[in-house]
Amino acid sequence: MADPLKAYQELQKNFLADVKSERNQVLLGNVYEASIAYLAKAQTKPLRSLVPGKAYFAFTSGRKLSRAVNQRLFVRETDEWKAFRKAVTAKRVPDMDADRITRIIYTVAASFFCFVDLTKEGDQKTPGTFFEYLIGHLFAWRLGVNPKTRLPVLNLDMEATLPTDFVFDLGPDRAKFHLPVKVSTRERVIQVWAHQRVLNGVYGTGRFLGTPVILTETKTDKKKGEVIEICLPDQWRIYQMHIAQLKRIYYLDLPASYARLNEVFPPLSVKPFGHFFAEADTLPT
DNA sequence: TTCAGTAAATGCGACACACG
DNA sequence: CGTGTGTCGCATTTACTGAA
Repeated sequence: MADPLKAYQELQKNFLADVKSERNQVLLGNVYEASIAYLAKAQTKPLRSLVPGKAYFAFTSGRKLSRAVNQRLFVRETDEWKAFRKAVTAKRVPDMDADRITRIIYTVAASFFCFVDLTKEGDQKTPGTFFEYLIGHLFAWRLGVNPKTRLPVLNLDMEATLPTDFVFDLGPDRAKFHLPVKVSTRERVIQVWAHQRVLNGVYGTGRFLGTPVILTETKTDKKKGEVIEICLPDQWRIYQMHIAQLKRIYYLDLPASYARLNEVFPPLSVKPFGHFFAEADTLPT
């Protein structure tokens, strides 16, 4: 059986050379397939979900317990990834509904995360980086451009760069995307709005479209075996009103209390990630 | 170009606090 | 006293820097 860690290292070695490349898509798939093969042999344990309408479970190995996995979003059939690849290879706007795409991508991310949870100790960084690779590649693939990871921020007195997860420039007179990628944000989400504000100040409001992609906001109490979501919806509304405007906030596992923000003032569009593929071209309008 | 040493960034469990 | 919110700090990895 292929070793997921080896597959990950291979991806890591090649990723930046050409983010949008088909090769990266293959390497991402290798990590996913090796992880899912590993997890197929692992035990699972149901968790008590305190999130209305969502069921969660965890993988176990010995004394170790993985992070929470959303039951509805996790698909065990590896054919789904193949189907997704076929769809995005055939057409720029894949012929596949948003919910199905969301589930496939969620599964790719979750399977490697759980592999890391069960085989390593205290490693938060690797899953976060893998998620960046996954989403960064998919954005680049869909937009047809490779990203930058830091932007010059200029004024009269200094020259500095703002480290960002990914920035996509589609060229003169076309859209620019500011893409932070996070596994979860909790209170640190403020950084996303702060960066957007800086970009507005330096390049002009509206030049960069802020489209963060976040996996989930769940937190597992491993002692009690319970899952909750850590959300700050009122804070979000204040940031969106008074700091900067984000165009979209994409989630793989969309928290219920953030989904409700779509219906209230100020305008704050929170959607499952799968929608990005269909709407990417119309976001600038 | 390679490599060692250092600094920064990551996500999440642990914690603190307010409230009914 | 349990429950829900919000905040802090840690182990680890990755990015950066400068020397050979």
